Amino acid sequence: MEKGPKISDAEWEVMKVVWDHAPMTATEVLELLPHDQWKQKTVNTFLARLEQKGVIESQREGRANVYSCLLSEGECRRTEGSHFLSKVFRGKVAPMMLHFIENEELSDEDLDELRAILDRKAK
Amino acid sequence: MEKGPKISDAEWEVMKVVWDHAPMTATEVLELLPHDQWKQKTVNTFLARLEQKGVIESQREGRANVYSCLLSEGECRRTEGSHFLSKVFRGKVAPMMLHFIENEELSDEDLDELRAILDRKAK
DNA sequence: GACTAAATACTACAGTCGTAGTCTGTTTAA
DNA sequence: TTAAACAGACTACGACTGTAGTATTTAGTC
Repeated sequence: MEKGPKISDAEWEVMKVVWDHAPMTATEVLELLPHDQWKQKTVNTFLARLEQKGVIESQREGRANVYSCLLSEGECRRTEGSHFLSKVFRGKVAPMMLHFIENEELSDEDLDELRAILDRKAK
Repeated sequence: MEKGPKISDAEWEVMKVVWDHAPMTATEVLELLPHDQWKQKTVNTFLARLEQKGVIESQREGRANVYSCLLSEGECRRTEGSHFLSKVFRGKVAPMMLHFIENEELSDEDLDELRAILDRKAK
């Protein structure tokens, strides 16, 4: 089980854009983030740090760096998810699931979908 | 919806002990943590920070501080859980649940329990 | 009361995070 | 060809984290 790198809160926001649209430049990343909240230099810093961490890589194309993913969103979710599970719910899955069912808004469709998944799983 | 304070990874480890055994002293907290991994001074620092953050409070008793909780584990789980959900799963509950069902070990009893909860919820 | 042992209070310090600014080199417009 | 613009590289800096060390206060002990 290869431990992935730690991705901070703000880095996750940047990565969501990159995962959805890579390969892309730093300028394009900024355009797809909430405009009044991010500055170009800040985005650049995060992209550089994410490259250091091995989450993305860059290739020079003309005057700009073009970034691509090295780790998928799913891989990062696995790392982050199991960390969260052990930290906040002491590694116990069922209580965690119960917590979310009780505390977050779940539509009837969500509930149906989950039941279907559980049924398939139980078989 | 009052946003709770940020509790760091190591602080969560300390809080698990406090939630399970408070009211208690710093010395008692150390005794209930993995011995070779924690130093008394480190534990003291975290307790002080947690008090600053308003997660616990202390009363002097003799020469020791006795700590009690101000925020419950459940309250902190709610804060941390919704933060995690929006950060890692873009606020979408069903995909998150699916992720854990697919990626974490769930016993047959866990599955049964979850199904029962969903049924009650769906009513 | 003076000293010791225990516990707290205060201080430290390097690494990460959020948030950019400055310096440099390259592309393009005049 | 010269200067303006833009993109990247390097630097900054205070807050938060993990991990303690040092200084000080306090409770018993002789």
